[in-house]
Amino acid sequence: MSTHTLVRVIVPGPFDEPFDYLVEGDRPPPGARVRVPFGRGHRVGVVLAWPETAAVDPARLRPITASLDREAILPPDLLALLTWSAGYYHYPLGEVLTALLPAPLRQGRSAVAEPTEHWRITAAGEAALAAGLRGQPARQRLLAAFADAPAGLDRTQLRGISPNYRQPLHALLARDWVEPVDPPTAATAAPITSPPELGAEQAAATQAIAAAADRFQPFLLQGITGSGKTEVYLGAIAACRARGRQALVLVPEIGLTPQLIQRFEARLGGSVAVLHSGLTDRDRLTAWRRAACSEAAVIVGTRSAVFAPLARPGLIIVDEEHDASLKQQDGYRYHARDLAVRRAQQLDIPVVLGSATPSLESLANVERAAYQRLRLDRRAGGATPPALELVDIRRRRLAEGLSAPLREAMQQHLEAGEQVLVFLNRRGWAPTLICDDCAHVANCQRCDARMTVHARDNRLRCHHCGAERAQPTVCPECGSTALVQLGAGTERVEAALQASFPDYPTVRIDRDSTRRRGTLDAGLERIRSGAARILLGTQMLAKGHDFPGVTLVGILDADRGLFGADFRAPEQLAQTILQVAGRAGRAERPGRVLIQSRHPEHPLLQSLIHAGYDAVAAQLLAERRSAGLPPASRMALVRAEAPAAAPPLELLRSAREHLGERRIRDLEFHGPAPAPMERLAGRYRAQLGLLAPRRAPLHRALHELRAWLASSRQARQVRWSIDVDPVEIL
DNA sequence: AGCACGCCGACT
DNA sequence: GTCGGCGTGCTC
Repeated sequence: MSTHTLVRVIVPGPFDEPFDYLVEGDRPPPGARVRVPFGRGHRVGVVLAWPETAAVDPARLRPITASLDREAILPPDLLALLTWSAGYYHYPLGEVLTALLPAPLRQGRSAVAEPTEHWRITAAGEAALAAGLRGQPARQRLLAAFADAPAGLDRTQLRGISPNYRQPLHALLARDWVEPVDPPTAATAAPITSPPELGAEQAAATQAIAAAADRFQPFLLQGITGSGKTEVYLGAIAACRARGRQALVLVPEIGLTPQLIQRFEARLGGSVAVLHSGLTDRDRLTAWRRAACSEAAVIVGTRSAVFAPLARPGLIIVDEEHDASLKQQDGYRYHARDLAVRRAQQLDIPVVLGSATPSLESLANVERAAYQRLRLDRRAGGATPPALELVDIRRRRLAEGLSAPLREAMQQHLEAGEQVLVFLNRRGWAPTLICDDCAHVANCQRCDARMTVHARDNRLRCHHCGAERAQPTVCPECGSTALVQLGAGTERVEAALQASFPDYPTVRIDRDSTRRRGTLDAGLERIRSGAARILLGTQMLAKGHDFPGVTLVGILDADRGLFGADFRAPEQLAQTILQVAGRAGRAERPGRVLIQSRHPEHPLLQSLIHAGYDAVAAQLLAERRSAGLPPASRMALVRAEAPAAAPPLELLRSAREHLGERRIRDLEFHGPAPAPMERLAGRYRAQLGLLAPRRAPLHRALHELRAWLASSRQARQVRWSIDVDPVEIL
């Protein structure tokens, strides 16, 4: 008689609960993958637990087909994070598993790391490079990269240098210009550059983090731009590493630049694994395995890296913790910062949230002493922070979005040999095309939005759904040819700057200008080298890049966000202004920041320029408290969308009514109401806000709601989703 | 998610 | 008289 034991398995798919299976012989441990029969087919799932008794009738149990891992590939803390977050975000357990497991592992590929191949340059290679490789640009580039990396390079890094690295690599190997080398590991990697002398604040912050090494302690590292937060990170990572532990570093999408990776690698001597959405499946799996077997001492990645397996976790860092890109905006809507804190708590290790402009959530946590604040108020090298000034643009003629005071200031700074940054968070030529005769506006057919004129190819584009069409030459309504392009985007401002300052080359950085590979780097290089003097761009240049030559910043429209429907808009506006302003100034000459506004008397702008971010944050926090909004309360948004306007609203009305009958204490409703932009890509959207002073009632409500939605006939016509702790109110 | 089962329109 | 529409329900 054979004895059977049970395993409880998470199966990928829209399942809230795990499934129980029989195992003959050795039970695979929690965290190991198993192949299981499922319905008619088979799936690769992950063992969650070893239950004593089955959750269903034992007659229904089937045996697993195969055990894929001898040991756990998801460490216990990740398994715990997975189940906890599925509950917290009210998202199916099986979908959360899909989100965090690399595709090859979901398909059953081996999780055991193959030794990574590394190569380094030889003396013959150095000589060949010095002599120059004429007519072999690909080999030349690769060899030059090897010369810059004494610790050697692996396939992932080579792919980053050139996607077609294989042929030239083989050519270099055949000539013995490069040779295989053992990959650097956490133990062998030696730093290449040594740390700079830390300032007093930096040293104190680094020490405070290192002193908390063996317990859960969240830190808010609040450091103004230029104060050297990264050096504190590096110092804390070095201390963590000296104890044989790994560090996990999360950065916003846009902040994960090659420069940042290079800086980390140079200081930590390789042994850095990088995880982001642009990786191939193969490279992602490699990085994942290197983290899991502690070959990587540091894992740097965007939000999904919060799920990286860590063999020897010692420290988690979240850079730019206020950044909205840390929150996933569709599907499994998790917040990487919040999960990072949760994970650190489970692991009993410190977590550092860094920002020059912390979120109100984190500041509230400092106030209630849940987080310890570390401040860096001094800029490195004694530079003074830039001075902020408002430019009243009411009744002022703007030439293509630029006021006279801004132009004059630009002229001065350019003549003094300095660089100028112009910020405008609106790409394209003009945001509106209007008929001068009948006032007809070119709207998107599928969204409640205007089409933006793009001059480059004379087309109209919708920035919300991506629709595009040719720019009409006559009004489709009345046939008039008097079509007016209203307002200015970056394309138009670029043309105006080139016309006004013909002697000073301009670089434009936005999604359109950087679409082609390498153009972003080329543009940034022209700024860094000083070849370009005027830098113009959107959000893209507000983060992750430093422009030490810039001493003047012009912010063209600070007003969007002052009166928005989204209660987070003012907070985000203040953060954006300061992030952009932080690009200006250096030791010898303080920077100047001119903010154009039609509402210069607005309290937010006033307190931002006169009292600074802390005062603005305190004020906004007080407003949130009196309005009962997060972080003073807990919030979730129920979103619904359908091809017609009525069904989403009706569904949410019924949902509210149903929840109302449950009489959940302290639960408050906002709406339902159509989303601020109701129609997007041909679908009508509505939302219902749920607010509660504490987490428990909110989560009870969401639990009820999900059960109700799953069984409601009404809900079948409508696509719905639950967004816990929303950061964007659409 | 897949993939069955299950009752109502246009075709060999 | 069938082939197939996608509504509904289930997967240990």
